[in-house]
Amino acid sequence: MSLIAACARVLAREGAAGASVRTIAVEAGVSPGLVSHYFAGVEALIEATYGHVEAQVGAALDAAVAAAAPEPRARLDAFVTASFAPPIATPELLATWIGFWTLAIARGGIARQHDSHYAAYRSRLEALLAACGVPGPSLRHAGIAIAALVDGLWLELCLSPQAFSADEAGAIARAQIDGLIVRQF
Amino acid sequence: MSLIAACARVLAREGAAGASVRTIAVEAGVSPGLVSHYFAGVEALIEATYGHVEAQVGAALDAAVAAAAPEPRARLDAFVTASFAPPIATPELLATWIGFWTLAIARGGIARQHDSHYAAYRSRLEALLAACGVPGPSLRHAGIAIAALVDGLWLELCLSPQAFSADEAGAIARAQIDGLIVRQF
DNA sequence: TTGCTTGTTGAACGATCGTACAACAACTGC
DNA sequence: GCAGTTGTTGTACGATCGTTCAACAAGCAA
Repeated sequence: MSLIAACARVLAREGAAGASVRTIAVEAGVSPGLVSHYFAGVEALIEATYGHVEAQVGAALDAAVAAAAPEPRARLDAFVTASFAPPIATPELLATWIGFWTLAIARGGIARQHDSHYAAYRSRLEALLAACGVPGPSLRHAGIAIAALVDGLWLELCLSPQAFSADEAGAIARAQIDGLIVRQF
Repeated sequence: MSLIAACARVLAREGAAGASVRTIAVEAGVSPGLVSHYFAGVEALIEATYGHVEAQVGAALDAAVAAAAPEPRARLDAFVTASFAPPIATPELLATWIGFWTLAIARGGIARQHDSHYAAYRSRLEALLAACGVPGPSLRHAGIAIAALVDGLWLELCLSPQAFSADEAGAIARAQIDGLIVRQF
């Protein structure tokens, strides 16, 4: 469905405020009426777009991990490095994501979608951390910690690009992971 | 100016989407025309509100640090603990902040305001870390790391409250800080 | 060719948006 | 009491919002 792709492009370019039925329809090259014809409303379209963007992000992260060396630590490092490089760390994806957050606050549907996305993201991270030797009991907190750290770095990297570089973000994240893994004596 | 307070309340309750001139005017108990009379436009009002909310958050953090024991580590811990408790870690403040981010993407004025806020936040954190013995050369990366970690934990704590508790967030942040400080042998 | 289904259009509706402005109330100095 | 300033009101305007719907185009079975 090209309406979803058009919606994603508009969200990336103009943020949540610009994601109107007409803007999306023009972007997709169709008439405004089509949006209501295929989706229950503009919100349902954005919900579907959330799933689409989420899948793309997941695929990009998976590809980075798959392309890395087979050592567990190299795979974990590839995961965080990819988080700070395009197509993940871009102002466009941040704009898209902030649009989703905006709707997650007001509407339950998007909020539930975010919860499951966040849970999947953490379990992906937990698997990588477990392979690096982080023991089971620490896994939950380690996953939350690295997820929060990477999220926070990603956010500020997109929002204030001049504050620090992607390389710095990667170095900082790797240093924290070092601390986490070393501490599991 | 009660318009600013009303704008902050509306942003907290309804997010960026609900922050219209009329909604804010009703919240403040004045007529819609007053907004355009006192501010160049709705955007200028939101920009002023940003400064107001930012000052409130800063004051809450300062108060928490001031109320803590005089030991440097206790002061740092008070800073992060306060970050995960009301009035900082609430869905309302997140909604407000996301509204600001939405505008920061589209408009340069808010973006510059965010940059200075973020820089101030990091330097506050750097001062606390320096007092705990983190040496100068590591200070910059340590500040970015803890700022990102606390931001990420704060974000998910507000967005997915059932994923982990405020106590867990505090414990995770303190554990990471332990690792940072211990490593400066 | 005819009839039916499917996909799409674009105009129209009522609601709401930000802004502008003439009018009105309240207070001040004279 | 009376001008003048200041603060506030509420209506009006044009633009844009999401949604609806009668109408049209295209493909296909009969």
